Amino acid sequence: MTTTRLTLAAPCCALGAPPVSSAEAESIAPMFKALGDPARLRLVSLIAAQPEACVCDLVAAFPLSGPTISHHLKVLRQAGLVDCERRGTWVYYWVRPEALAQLSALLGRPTSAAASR
Amino acid sequence: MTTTRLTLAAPCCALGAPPVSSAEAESIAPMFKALGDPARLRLVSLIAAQPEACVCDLVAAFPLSGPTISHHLKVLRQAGLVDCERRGTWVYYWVRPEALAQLSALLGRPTSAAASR
DNA sequence: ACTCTGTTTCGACATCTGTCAAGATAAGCA
DNA sequence: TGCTTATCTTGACAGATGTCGAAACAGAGT
Repeated sequence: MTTTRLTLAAPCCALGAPPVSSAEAESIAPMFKALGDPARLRLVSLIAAQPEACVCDLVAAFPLSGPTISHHLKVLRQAGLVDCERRGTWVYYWVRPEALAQLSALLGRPTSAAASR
Repeated sequence: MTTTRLTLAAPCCALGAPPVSSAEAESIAPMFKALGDPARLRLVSLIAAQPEACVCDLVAAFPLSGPTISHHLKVLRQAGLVDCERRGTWVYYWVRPEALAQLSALLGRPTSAAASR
């Protein structure tokens, strides 16, 4: 059945040479899922465009209600993609570079990916 | 109230300097969403680990039924992450490097991102 | 015809999305 | 101190969407 499993030594290609383990997938998939909503993707993008972002700015940038934005931010927080801190009246959010690095590393370096097809 | 938008010339940073537009988010989010399931993440990983992967091998690698695997593959196909072709009895899947490149480009290279925190 | 492979259809069940209302925390002012 | 306002989060809810398996269907080879 199993077509001869390739033993490519090439360490270059998309998604990394060693297939993602079941445990890895369980821990990383929630991050992708969190980015799988247009509103959340834009939220992360807006937060990443600045060192920190105030929630009031984020709410103003979307046609969504405050609670909804807060919900999305909670999802992003629980996924480990962003973190926040309350300073006085306002709450500030910032991205966690190490989380994005993990995802980027998993996707590989596409610029160097062999144009296999 | 937007804190002064950074005018960093560095093209390096997380999620790209210009925030993702609404239209971009709508078109890219489905890809992340497709990767947001552990089974699909592993599927893409397994497919990417070889030039091509036969469905029979993929089904054998999961504790899920054939129809379920087929369903997940359809989601990945519709998201544009993989493509397939029937050759005789078997169906072969391969990843679309340009799609992964798009996602990776969006995530940027956070390792070189300013250690803002 | 028969078998094998893979997809599609259909249904049950669970999870997610977005809104309203209420709660928690902090600042401003008398 | 006490009252008021502003900011943000949480809880509860209806509607939409996703997950998965059983059965039925379609292609390719024997």
